Amino acid sequence: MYGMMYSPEHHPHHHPHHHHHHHAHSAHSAAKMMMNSKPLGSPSGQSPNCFSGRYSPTYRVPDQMRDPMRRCMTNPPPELFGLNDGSLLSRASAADLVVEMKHPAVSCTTSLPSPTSGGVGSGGFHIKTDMMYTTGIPVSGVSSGGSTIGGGSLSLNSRIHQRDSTLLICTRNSTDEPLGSLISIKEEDDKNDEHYVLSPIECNNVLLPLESEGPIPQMDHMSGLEMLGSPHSTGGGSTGSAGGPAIDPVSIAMSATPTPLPPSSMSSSGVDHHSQLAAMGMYSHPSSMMSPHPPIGHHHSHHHTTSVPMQDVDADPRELEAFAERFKQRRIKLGVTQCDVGKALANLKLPGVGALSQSTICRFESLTLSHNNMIALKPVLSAWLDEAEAAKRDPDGCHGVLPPGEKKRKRTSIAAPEKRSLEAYFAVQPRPSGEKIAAIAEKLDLKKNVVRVWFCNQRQKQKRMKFAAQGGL
DNA sequence: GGTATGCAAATAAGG
DNA sequence: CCCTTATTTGCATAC
Repeated sequence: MYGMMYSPEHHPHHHPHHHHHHHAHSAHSAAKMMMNSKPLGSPSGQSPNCFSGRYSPTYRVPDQMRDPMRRCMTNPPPELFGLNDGSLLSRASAADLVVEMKHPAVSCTTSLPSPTSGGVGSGGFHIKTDMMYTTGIPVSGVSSGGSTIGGGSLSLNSRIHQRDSTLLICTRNSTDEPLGSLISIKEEDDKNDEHYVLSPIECNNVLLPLESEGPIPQMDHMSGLEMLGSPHSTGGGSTGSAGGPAIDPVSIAMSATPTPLPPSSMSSSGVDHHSQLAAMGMYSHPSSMMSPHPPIGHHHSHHHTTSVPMQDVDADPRELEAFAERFKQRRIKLGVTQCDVGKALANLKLPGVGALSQSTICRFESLTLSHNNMIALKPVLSAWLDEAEAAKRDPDGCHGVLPPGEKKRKRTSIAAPEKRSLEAYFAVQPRPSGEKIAAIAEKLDLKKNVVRVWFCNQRQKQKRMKFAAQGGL
């Protein structure tokens, strides 16, 4: 699974130049994409391992993938628990804590204790296949029998209230965030929805996304260090995004053109399209990337009668592919960067739609997202594009007036030392109680929810690894 | 300085 | 509320 994304450029055969991109270690993509299977979407589930098809330029075979199993998993976490490294230290601390909590420290051992998982999930781990968009081939078949699914979830919608806090531990990120964001805000733990604070909008027609959001005084309390984030303010300036034009498409808010359907639709959409096209993987014209290929004829309307409720057109892989390409071209023509687009999405104020990172926009353009995800994002990006072009053409309109909407999801970066400690704790006790988690959180100066989620994710990772190990060989 | 990616947080959903 | 499974999406960083 993983693989498939296709990238625009890869040339089928020869690489003209040797780019051997990555250096060695990048493990490569197996990552996320791999596993997803999509519940409904057409994306097929092809299970077959890799596909033969296109790889991204960077393609390399990951080692991981070789196993059948693995492919399903997300990435193989390379280092497991890094026991090695600091483990001694960490261990020590872990031990302390453990003691405190209850058990005498055990020997931690290096290997992961097998989870006692027993109970839990052991059921199964289904692996599903994944599907990223991949050009090719989405097949309908498999749906995953898995669990959930159903809803598909598009996160787009759902995220409406959810946001919680997060703090940035050490990050310094630079690129995307405007700065205001750094903060984390939020009070305590979990849940609550606080919305992130939004910056006051400044100008209306401003072109840029919220760039300079001011520092919002809001952060309630962060305990301590939470924000070390870097301010890096960009100078407030407008950052110019693109060079220039005065108008900027970015930041447009929605005025008219409600094109979009709220994500709601997505949910359903996943289901149907099993498209016929699915099977064709052929269209990837690597070479033709640039040319907007005409919509390849098909347009099969939606008459699928019974099934297929809505827009299956959108679900059509070819349509998506064409849209992504068109989107990219027009974005460039507008002189807007991926980062700008992501930030500007919040200004659209579509319900449930907040800003997105440059990464996501990039992936959308390169079709490196799951099919369902592509479908979910398409209307949003389409709405932005319409607005942006409308604004460009008619600067006077009331574009851009609205205040920015939701903020994008923030991701905490756990620093290496903290990570090592967590790994050490995990080795001792993979499933700590709420209290233990709280204790660990306090000790590491992380939010409890962050720690809890870390353990959950670690368990998932461990399970994958285990599975891979076993299956793989 | 924009873009592509690895890795993994955060979320969605059903228990 | 927390867990698990599946998936989305962002930080960081390599091109």
